[in-house]
Amino acid sequence: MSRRGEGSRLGRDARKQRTREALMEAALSLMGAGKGFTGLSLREVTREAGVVPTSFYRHFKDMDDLGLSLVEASGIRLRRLLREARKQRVPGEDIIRHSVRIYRDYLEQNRLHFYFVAGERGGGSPLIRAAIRAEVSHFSNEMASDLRHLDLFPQLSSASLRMICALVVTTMLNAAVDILDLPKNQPQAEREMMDHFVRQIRLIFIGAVHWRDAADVVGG
Amino acid sequence: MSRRGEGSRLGRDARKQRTREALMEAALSLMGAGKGFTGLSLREVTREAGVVPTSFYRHFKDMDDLGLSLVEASGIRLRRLLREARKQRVPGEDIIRHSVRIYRDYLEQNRLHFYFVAGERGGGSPLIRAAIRAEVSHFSNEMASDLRHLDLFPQLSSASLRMICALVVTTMLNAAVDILDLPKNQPQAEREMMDHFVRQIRLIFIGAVHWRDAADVVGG
DNA sequence: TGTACATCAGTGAACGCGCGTTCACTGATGTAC
DNA sequence: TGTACATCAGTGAACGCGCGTTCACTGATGTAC
Repeated sequence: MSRRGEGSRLGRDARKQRTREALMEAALSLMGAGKGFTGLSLREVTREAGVVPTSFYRHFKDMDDLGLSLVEASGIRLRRLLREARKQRVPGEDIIRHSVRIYRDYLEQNRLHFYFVAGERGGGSPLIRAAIRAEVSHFSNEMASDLRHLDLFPQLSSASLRMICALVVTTMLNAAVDILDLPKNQPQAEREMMDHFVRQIRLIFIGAVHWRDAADVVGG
Repeated sequence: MSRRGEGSRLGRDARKQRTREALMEAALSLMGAGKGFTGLSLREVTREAGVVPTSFYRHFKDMDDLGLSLVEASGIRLRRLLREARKQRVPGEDIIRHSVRIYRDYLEQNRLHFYFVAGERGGGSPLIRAAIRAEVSHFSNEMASDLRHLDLFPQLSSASLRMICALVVTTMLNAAVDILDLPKNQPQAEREMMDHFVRQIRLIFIGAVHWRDAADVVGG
């Protein structure tokens, strides 16, 4: 008989994995409470996760290592968002309205990951920032590829489609911070924010419809 | 005769002001070197500024106080950017090309302030974030008012004009991080980034030209 | 102009505290036979 | 199945260090007469 009621049923590897996830979630949760990643201490992360500080080193080399693992986990969530949007697509339905609904739900279910991506994308550690930028760029290119297959903008070059998706994605991430920062139980404010966000996306797509690559010539 | 060669010519108030600015610049400079604001310590800021830690309290109540002062100073830079764009406007010139040129120059001259705004706008301290959001929102509304006076989009409601400017501004700030993060002496990469940015702004304005407020009806 | 006093920006010592990291350890889990 | 041993996730003490903040201070600048 073990002193752990629950843990005893799991193997050693599974329990290690569980602690690792607890550390990652602890870091996300502290960031959600208003700290930048570079402001987190190793000790407060382990404290929040309920393990002793030295235990940290069984899972990560240092805080940067944990940060990069968080970026990877967040990247997976981003890609899953696209998959959900694809899967749940109903032919004929307004694609913007549909996508925004999926996004809103997904944002709610993955608050801390989006907080992390949106927050560290611009500030703090250059290492983390570069890793996030790579994930976001990947996401954006995948979205471009999706749109290409939907054949909604047959006149656009792939480069233009990517440029447009990059704009959509940064708009999404900016909106994420605004939406996640809203106080709870303010449905009216939340609706206004979502409307604002939807109008911006709609505007971008109107721009896309009228975009001609001939306009894509720009002086310094 | 004073032991200070340079300081002796200034009055006490002027020298105090100079130290205050040194503290603010020290904080900006440390953030430029890859730390989030919440990751800065009072002691490293004073060290960077060349004063003793206790001296900090002659100027700021605590680090949050310094942060809010930085937001205020950055807000002033933002407003000055608009003033420059207005002043240097040449009738008949392409307004996007013109504005982007002003922006690029201004970004270069105010690297650290833009780094700060773009970086802390999404992450770190909720207090700082809220203050930055207020400044950015103010900036965005002023831009909308400028565009209204230029009468380029007579068909747009003021609300739509504000929504569009908000989109332009977040795009500007996203581009700022990308541009400032570029390694030095990479003129080709910088040109590509500026082109990418200009295309996005152009797309937004194409969207604005074709925007009808009737389209501004969005389901949940 | 000269003197006597007030102000206050910046100093330096001191405090208790949380930090990252090291080390030897414990004891449950896993494995070989 | 039972036993003997290896593995290794998590522990707890210890370290030297930088932290924020307090306090009494110094001495140049400013002011009143």
